[in-house]
Amino acid sequence: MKPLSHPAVDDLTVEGILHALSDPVRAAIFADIAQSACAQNCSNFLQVKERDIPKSTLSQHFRTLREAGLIRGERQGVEMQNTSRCAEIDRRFPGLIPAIMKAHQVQSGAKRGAGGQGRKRA
Amino acid sequence: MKPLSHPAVDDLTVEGILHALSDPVRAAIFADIAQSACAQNCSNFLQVKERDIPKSTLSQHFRTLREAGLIRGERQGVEMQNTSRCAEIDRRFPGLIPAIMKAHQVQSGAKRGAGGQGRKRA
DNA sequence: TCCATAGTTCGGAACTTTAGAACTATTGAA
DNA sequence: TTCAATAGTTCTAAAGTTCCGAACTATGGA
Repeated sequence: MKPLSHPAVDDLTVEGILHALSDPVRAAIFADIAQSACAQNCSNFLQVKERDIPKSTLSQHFRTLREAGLIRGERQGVEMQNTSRCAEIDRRFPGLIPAIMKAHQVQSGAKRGAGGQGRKRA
Repeated sequence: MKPLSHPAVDDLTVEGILHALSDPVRAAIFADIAQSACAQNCSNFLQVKERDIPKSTLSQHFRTLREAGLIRGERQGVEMQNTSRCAEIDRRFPGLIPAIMKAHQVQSGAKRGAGGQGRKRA
């Protein structure tokens, strides 16, 4: 099989990272991978944020995240295990990923009203 | 004349901000506006980073930055004065803009050799 | 071997971006 | 007031990107 190339940390670009995280589906996927202790496979995300994402689209999103250097994907048997590259990125662009993740949290927190855990209404 | 609408700070989205800054031309324009004490007009950017940008394209880039809430544009006579909305944004998404600007500096600093001080000359 | 599962690639439709041409708004001079 | 110049916007078509169903590839198990 093809061994799934990942860019070196010195080749990462801010544009690539921002572009990858400027899509809400990718941002949600990345947040989930970054926050979970163990690796995540793609199929765990077929319903991201109450939407059904076709798997060809998901595959493209994972590719975008990989090519931006945000995640590392490794095949384990029939599935792909994805882990975040936060620590590496943070060495090159200190504080960038945490600031973006925190902003996404502020935004989703603000949307569902302080205190309550209401459903998002588009 | 049309008074050029700007989104309220509470309506800004992280996606919009990241998308706006994921284009190198817009990132350069925004960095220049954010770093300069006085307002900047569009024509100052007809050559951004050694490239000649057609003015219709520039106008679209300014519109994207305005609609993402990153800059405020106000007509002063025949030209448009642009100022950054960093302070406002920082109240809603603390640290986001500084982290992105710093990452852009790391990237351009790394590109031109470790000694430099990040800002492109010329 | 064949089948099921997980993910990728292909290709066309839908959407976005780019940039030249035409346009609008403002200023200043005649 | 009219004309010309300057600054920026809007129009529109071509180029580029993204989305998603269908077909495909890779792995593991019966």
